[in-house]
Amino acid sequence: MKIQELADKMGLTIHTIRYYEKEGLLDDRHVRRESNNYRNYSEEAVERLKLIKKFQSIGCSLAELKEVLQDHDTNTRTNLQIIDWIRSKKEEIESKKEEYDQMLVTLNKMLEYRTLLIDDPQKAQAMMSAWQAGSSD
Amino acid sequence: MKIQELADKMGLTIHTIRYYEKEGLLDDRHVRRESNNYRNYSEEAVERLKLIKKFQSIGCSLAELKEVLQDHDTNTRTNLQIIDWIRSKKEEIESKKEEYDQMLVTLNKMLEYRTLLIDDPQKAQAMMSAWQAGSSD
DNA sequence: GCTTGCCCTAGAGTTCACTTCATAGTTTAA
DNA sequence: TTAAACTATGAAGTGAACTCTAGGGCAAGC
Repeated sequence: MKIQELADKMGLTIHTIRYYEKEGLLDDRHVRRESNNYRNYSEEAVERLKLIKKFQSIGCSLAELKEVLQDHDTNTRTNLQIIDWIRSKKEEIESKKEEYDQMLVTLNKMLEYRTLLIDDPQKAQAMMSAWQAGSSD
Repeated sequence: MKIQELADKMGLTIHTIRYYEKEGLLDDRHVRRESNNYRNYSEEAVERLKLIKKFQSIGCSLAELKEVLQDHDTNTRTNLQIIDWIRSKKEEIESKKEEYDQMLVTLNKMLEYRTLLIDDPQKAQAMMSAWQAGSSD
């Protein structure tokens, strides 16, 4: 399979695929060269890219992905280690979610203040002094 | 107030403060020059940086912040417009949260599979074929 | 007067995951 | 046969928000 075909199949650009190769995410199980130096991809390349996409979708950076794939290839890690890794990844995501929750709390306060400002400016004033800087105009 | 003092007070670096100024987030209400060309910050600068931090904490980019601050300074926007803006900001955050939820769904599936692999490898096998690529080793 | 430690500027470097560019060789269809 | 369409390379560009560097000017204490 040539690069454009693979790109179409995977919904990636040829640039991205070459970039992944340069970053060491693909090796000669996935891509070889023809006599004209064109890349020729195996079916394994498709699976590899699916795996890459999967791990990207759970918030892995390419650097992390590279490690994960190396461990995967060499069967380095035990099931328990993998479970630990998944747990820590979950915590990472959950803490990011909490940050967003915090943003929502703030936005809701702002919204409440702004709404009150229409309905009952005096109460809004009181809210403002109790709170500060919800927007300091 | 000199730049280091302000930086300490706000928990920022002097580089960041100069950067904000270069980006047009501070003007001469906040910073003037002494005869030796040193920056001299007013108390308003402290409030300005607090406001910047507040808006950053609700997920504003500096570009967006710049607009917000300009509107704030010139009193351009009506309360209703601000309410709309807050609502759209909330939606933005919520959709990011949903992305993270999706990641968690995937991670939980992976965790389930990996746990089952210890307790009941046969079921895990079945799960794998029903699902695929939770990790394809 | 010297050292230390602030302050200034313009500009380059950082990180991430691509994306684009310039230039050139290869294949294929008309 | 020639033009279009594909492939290759290395290198530079992108954007966001800083961060750091080089090379210099002030200031305060001894």
